[in-house]
Amino acid sequence: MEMVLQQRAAVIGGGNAGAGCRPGHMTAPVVAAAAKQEPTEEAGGGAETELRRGPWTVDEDLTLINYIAEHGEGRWNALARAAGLKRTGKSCRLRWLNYLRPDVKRGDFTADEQLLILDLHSRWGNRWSKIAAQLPGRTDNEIKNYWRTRVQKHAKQLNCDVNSKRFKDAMRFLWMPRLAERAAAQHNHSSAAISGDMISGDDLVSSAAAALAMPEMMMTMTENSDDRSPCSVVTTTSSSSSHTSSESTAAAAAAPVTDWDEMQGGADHEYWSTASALQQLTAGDHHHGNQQLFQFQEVEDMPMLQDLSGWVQGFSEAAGVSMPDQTQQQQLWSLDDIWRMQ
DNA sequence: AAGGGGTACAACCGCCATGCT
DNA sequence: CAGCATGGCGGTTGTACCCCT
Repeated sequence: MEMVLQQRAAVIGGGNAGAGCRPGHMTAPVVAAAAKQEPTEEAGGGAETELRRGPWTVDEDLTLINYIAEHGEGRWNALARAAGLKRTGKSCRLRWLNYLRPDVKRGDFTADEQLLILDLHSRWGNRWSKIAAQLPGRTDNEIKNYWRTRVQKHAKQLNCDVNSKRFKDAMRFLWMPRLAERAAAQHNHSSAAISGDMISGDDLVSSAAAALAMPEMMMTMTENSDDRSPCSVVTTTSSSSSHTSSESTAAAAAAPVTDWDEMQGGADHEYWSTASALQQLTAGDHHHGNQQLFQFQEVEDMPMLQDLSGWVQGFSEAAGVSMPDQTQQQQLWSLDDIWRMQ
């Protein structure tokens, strides 16, 4: 643990501290504030004067890291005092959880992660911490920022509310399938760095713009489908249409390690089943994946699924999105599996 | 080259829930 | 039961960097 923290400290020492600071930068006010820092107070003793705010200095980071390495975390107010940090306990806790923790994953979200965020947000709304709990190494703050900077921006560009049905539909049936395609591509070429991991705004804007231009009645086709996992469409699309058997083997090796079944058992059973199916599909187990995907669908919804495949195809063509051929289409929707379930 | 708007992200704020005294 | 401390969460702000004109 301590060794990891030391490594972390080394990274921080390399210069990555402070609000709004990109790696390698430190703001002038931070340096000034650090220079002004006074000797530490006695733990629990002195008046709560001169509490520091704003960007954290490297020294503060190191102090916090070393203190936690030695004493552990928790009791943040007492910790802040004992460590000699002129910060509120809240500030220390936030700094640790969002930035200094050794297991915090940094860098762009992968397509898988983006897909999961979109899916979970469609289910849980702005429950950032709950969503973050399903993305190992990611913080609620990071996910919240992703949502605000990427997703809400595109809703704004499309002149529709991020909570509107139209935007949600565009997201579900256009953006997420594309994400799934990229996720599949990532798994197929797991050893190669994929520079285009992030779905660009243009992807959504161009696709959704086409979608929004479609007749309203087309959009309403998805009505009453709120309980259907978008992943059940998305993952079937990507994995079934693109994997060969050898690719599947490679994909299996690169599949997410999360044991969805083990995590299952919470209130949202359908979600976990979907997630589990996602894992199976990603691992190349199309049959069981598809089976699992659809086992929670209401029987009366099935004809709608058939309609939906044509609907998505129409949308995708209008949006210039590449679609699988006829054979792949059949695999895409795995209708055999759907009817077998009835 | 300059500058202004946009973007990304760390940090803060206010509120609420929980647990302890 | 009331009051307080603490932790957690979602929303918002501040600011350095990027990019386009």
